[in-house]
Amino acid sequence: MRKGQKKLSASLEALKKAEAICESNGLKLTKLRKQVLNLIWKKPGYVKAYDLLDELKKVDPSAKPPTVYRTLDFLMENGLIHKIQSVNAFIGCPHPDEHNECYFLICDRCQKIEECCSTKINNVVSSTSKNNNFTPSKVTFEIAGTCQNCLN
Amino acid sequence: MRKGQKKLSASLEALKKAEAICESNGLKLTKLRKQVLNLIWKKPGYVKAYDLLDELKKVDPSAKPPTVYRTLDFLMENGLIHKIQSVNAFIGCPHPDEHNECYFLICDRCQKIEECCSTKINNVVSSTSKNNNFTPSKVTFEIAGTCQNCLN
DNA sequence: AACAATGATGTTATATTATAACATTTATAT
DNA sequence: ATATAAATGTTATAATATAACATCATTGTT
Repeated sequence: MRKGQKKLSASLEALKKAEAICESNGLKLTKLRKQVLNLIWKKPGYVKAYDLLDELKKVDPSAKPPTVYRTLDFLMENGLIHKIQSVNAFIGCPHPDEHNECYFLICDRCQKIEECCSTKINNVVSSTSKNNNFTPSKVTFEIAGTCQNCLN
Repeated sequence: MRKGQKKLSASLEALKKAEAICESNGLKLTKLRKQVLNLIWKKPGYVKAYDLLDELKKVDPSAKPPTVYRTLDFLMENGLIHKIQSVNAFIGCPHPDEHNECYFLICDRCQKIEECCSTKINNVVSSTSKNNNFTPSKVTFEIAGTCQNCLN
């Protein structure tokens, strides 16, 4: 498989899932939202909001920060993308149809992110929360470092 | 014990530890750095950089953003405070003398943060990293929600 | 003491990230 | 067709953070 191919199909896959999810939830995946979702998937690594804005401006010069942030909000609310807090950036979610507690391996060098799911986190979260009488609502778990590929 | 007392002693405790750490590492805990560390500990919950700047300006009107951010950098580098990525804010570290992988329970309502340490996280981080041939360098684990006190 | 070197702080300017508030357009349901 | 709600457009500004260079303070060396 050539470079980029996997990405391409992942992107198409993501769009299909997004359409299915919106369809079944009565949400509108508008042209703008599709464009933004595609732009996010097109980039190999994570994407910054203002880079997205620059890309968007190429096809719609009237795009402005709220255009992007509102669209990102929609995509996040519906689980189609994730915000990575430690770098203020966004990535597409490869499995928006499954709601897992996920975490992220973020490569400092190539900006690529691996999304991982593990019940272990759920366990840590729920046991700690119980111990502290804490009611959790949002988990942020991000591991920055260097990926295999960049080490070589 | 009256309200505030626990906090007060925690703050003094933190300062003592900071002094000891700097002493033994040949670092200078300058007046400015002490002031900032104290301001961080004085507040019950997490502190935003620009709120800190406002406080600082009360005693030193010439304080500016770099004043604060540089000082925060110093305190972070030396493990005396933590940055909480999901809210862009800072808290004092209660055990700067022990280097544990920690995580945080962040109350959305009162802004108080509980710092927790658990080897389970280390396990998740290292096993996942191994599985993905990933070399981790920085872990961000933050759980937002509501604390016991605010639920009542 | 004079000096160089380093580290800390001061200062100006600007970059980056994000949202509030209100106007207009588009889609949907009755 | 028309009222309603949702989406997008637009202007302005808030909030977070850093670059770059100047000055001052501390320390160690001659």
